[in-house]
Amino acid sequence: MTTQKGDTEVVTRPPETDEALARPMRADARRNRELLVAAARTVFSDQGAGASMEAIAKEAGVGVGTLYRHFPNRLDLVEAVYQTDVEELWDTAQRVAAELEPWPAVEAFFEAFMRYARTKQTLLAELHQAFEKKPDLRSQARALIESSFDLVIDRAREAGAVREDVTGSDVMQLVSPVCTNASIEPEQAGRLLRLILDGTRAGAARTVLA
Amino acid sequence: MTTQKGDTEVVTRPPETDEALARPMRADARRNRELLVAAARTVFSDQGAGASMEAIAKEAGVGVGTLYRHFPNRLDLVEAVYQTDVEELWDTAQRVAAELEPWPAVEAFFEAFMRYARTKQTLLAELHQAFEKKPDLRSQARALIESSFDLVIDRAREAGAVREDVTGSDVMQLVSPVCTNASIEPEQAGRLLRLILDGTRAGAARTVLA
DNA sequence: TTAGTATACGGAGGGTGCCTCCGTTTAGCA
DNA sequence: TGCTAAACGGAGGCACCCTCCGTATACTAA
Repeated sequence: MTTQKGDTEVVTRPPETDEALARPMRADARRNRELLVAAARTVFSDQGAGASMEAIAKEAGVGVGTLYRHFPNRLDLVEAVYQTDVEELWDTAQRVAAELEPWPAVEAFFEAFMRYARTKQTLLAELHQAFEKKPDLRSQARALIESSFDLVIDRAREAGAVREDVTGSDVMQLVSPVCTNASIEPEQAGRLLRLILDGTRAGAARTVLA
Repeated sequence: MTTQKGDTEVVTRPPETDEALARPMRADARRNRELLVAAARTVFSDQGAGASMEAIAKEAGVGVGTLYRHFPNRLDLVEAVYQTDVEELWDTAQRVAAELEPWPAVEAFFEAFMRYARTKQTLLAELHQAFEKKPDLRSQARALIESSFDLVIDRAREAGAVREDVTGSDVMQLVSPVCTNASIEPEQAGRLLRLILDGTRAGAARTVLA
């Protein structure tokens, strides 16, 4: 969301829907906007970051004019896709925290994070530009992701499912590079994540550094 | 270097000129190739990674046809620029090690590394693609960079100018992220590098972790 | 229910950038 | 000093990003 022009807009932790700042958008417009973001996710994931704007408009079943009305340029669309992914990660954190036992919630959240990381990987090059243009985007996304980790990890810690001396931020700092570093093979990444999970779990052997 | 087709080619640490595998290239061709890489470095650094192939050919004073003869596509050119940068870093390491006192050599090498990092930063998005297409490129570059650090740091350590328990790889692992992480301001990066330098130097206060 | 209007839609077309093709030029050799 | 393989240059094809504007439609007020 976040209207294109808003510059000095501060997003509170759980951004929620901050709609209706201006007139509330016509129904068809809102529907098409959502169709477009969904189509972009599909097409990017199928064809890679090189997918054309035409292909995305077609997948959404609208004309390119409509696409460009909603997203004045390619980067805005990429940004929207990314932001949606991050928000989805936050939603997932809330959902698993509400529906699952503390430890299974952690595992489910890890899965979701890997999905998120995969998209980010695909769009890495374009996201890099987006981050340069809007440094806020990166920091806000990071903050929301950290909140997601906190939500799940704090809860598990309070329930005694993860060790006392570990924070959401700690886990994020360990997991992020594993998922983001392209030179780590998926198979190795899987092992590393399991290793992190095991180390995070309460009852793991405790090492004291010399 | 590295002919475009070569796939299973293993580059020994200091790659040196492995020319003359095929016939030795006509004089004008070699000259133009060098002109093109130099022009690309200039233009990328002036106009950013978005610079057009036409602009680069123009800067080099040749036609686009010539550009594409030498670099079949944009990525190949970016790759050549990067590789030149890495080789230049290696050359610098050798030069400062030969010409300067051990500690000033370390300082001079840090400067050179920051220049290298700046180019890498500019071309990050395109390099990412290049790395995906040729994983060797990344690992070979990394190896050569590590050798450069080793050369300078080992020498300084043996001369008693840097502390005993520090390796070239250690320093590289500290310095790289500082120079590469876009979310670190140049001013902060400068401070961090000075901090690393000071910590590396022999005679720095020694901390023992609890 | 209907007429009026602000809003949104579609897609042809302008502009630019990557890359190809081929006629022309030239370096290196006998 | 000719001959030829190699290299050069740049017009033009193609694909992609984005704009523009005539058409269609959701909402509102009577």
